[in-house]
Amino acid sequence: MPLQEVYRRLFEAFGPQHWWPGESPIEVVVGAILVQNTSWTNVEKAILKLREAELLDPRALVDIPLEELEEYVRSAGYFRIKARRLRNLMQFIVDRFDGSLDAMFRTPLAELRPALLSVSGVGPETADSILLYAGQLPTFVVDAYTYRIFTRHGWIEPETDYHRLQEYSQSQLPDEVQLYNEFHALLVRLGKEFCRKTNPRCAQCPLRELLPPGGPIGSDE
DNA sequence: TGCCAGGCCGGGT
DNA sequence: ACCCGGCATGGC
Repeated sequence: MPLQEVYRRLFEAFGPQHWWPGESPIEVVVGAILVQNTSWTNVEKAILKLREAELLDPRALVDIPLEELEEYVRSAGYFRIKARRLRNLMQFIVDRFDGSLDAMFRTPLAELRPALLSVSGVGPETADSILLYAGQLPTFVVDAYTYRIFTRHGWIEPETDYHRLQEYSQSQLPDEVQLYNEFHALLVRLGKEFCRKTNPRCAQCPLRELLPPGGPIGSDE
């Protein structure tokens, strides 16, 4: 299935999504950690608390005690783990880039991506979200919705891993930040409304004409 | 009420 | 190289 066509249909159905939801680069970076396997509504509350406490800064986040950071991010779930992951990433930014996100994002993508992945708590989706939505660097973000939508339509094999899926997508799309930004946001929008894990609503999905003859494939991970 | 949400790590085979 | 349990809050 040509993904350009998929993109065109999604954009026509939903319009621009304005991702990442109206936030500064540091908030995107923090949000990328906090949203791991968690709904965004839970993350918003945590970011709000950090903002009120003026903690949305790499050095500030490195300086406060871990137990205190845990309380700020509690609403995002997995709060002990996420406090540590957040700390790890902020420490990385302070150590390697003197706490400057601008400096970090001046690093070439091919060099920065592996560096981010070396931080404990930063996996491929988190790294790509940071690179694309905070750094405006061209990388296609894969997530659970991307995987579910692509497999249910039969566009990829169920055993396709993150990087294969990313390569598959990038190989048939122009290498543009704006496109990758909008496409991922649209896939999440589609996923939330029509392609939930349980209770999918394929009959009303804007991509229903693209489903294989027998209906969606697999229906589970 | 139980199940799910924009993953990732570490330990066990 | 896989496979799997653990991690936790808030919403429907």
